[in-house]
Amino acid sequence: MGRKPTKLGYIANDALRRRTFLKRETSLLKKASELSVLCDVPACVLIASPCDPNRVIIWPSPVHARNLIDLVRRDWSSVRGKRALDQDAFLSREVARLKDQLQKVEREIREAEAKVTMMRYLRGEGCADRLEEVGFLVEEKARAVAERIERLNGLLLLVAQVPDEAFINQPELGPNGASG
Amino acid sequence: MGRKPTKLGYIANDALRRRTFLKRETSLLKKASELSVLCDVPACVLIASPCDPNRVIIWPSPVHARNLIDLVRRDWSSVRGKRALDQDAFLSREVARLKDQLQKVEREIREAEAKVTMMRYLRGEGCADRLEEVGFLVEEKARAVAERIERLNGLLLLVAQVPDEAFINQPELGPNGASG
DNA sequence: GGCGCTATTTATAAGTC
DNA sequence: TGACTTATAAATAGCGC
Repeated sequence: MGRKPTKLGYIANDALRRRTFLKRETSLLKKASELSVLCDVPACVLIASPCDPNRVIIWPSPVHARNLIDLVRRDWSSVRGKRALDQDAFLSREVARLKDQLQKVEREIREAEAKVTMMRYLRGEGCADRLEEVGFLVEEKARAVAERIERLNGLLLLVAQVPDEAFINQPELGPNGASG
Repeated sequence: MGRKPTKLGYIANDALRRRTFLKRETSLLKKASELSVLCDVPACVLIASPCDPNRVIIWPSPVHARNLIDLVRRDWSSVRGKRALDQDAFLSREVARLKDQLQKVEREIREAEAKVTMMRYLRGEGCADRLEEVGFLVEEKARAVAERIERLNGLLLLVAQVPDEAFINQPELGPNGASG
């Protein structure tokens, strides 16, 4: 939200990253607060301190956070991951839906391509001044779509990051886990 | 952000509150995700499920949350629990597949773009009356594709944010509800 | 009654000092 | 460099199907 569309990626510049962190941290907590108030649901945000790996930013307060965290613990110990499995199942369904959407997009594109090809056949039959005009319009559309795809790729990176195992430092999870 | 300035207070109307919760939960998690990516800091959001007091919405995933929670809990006591990474690994592969499909779509679009460019090349050679008509069709297709992609955008965000599936399928908001 | 749309408000990337 | 300002992107409240 600003002078340029948000590009999703690590901000290498230190000063810029720091500034962005402060701004976004603030508004993130504000949003969490609003959600809590508007819907009357307990919420908690934990952020690893960017400067001290052993510190965690806890919102709204360690005491409040504890209630939720205890709830999470109970969830873990009682259902033993079943809940998580449910979540993953949901994710899988979403992924399946995404695939469907992609198929549709591909079909649309093929049809568009077919139309363009048809135009090629018409080239010997006469021509209107409009051709260039219309062609340009289509070209712009295609370019816009290409840009969308580019952004999509960024989002997919986001998605891919969720299961990032590099972030997981749990020695206890090793026995027959997925890591090679 | 909307037709009226946000008034901070409990939303008594059930349907409205539910809707607001979903919208804001989504964007809150998205914001958290962005902060994580942009600044490369682990972050975690916990939200008590509005419909089930014993459930907690955990973002980005129980596994990731644990790292932060464990860090926090070091101040309180020790805890253990485990979760298989298999599901995450599976999702990782699914995401990779999705990425591949996207690449494909991208290629298709580039090809279509090339065809359009060719169209422009034909401008001096002759044209049929139907040409304008067909060109319009192509434009419409392109527009449709752009819209599909837009939709995909939203879906991907959904996936990235791992919304709480339990709440999404809830007909009722729960014990907090007040009629109005 | 959930879903998508649109008018507006909010968040923020840059720019300024 | 950090506090303010500005130009824009993003979020979203209320509405219609």
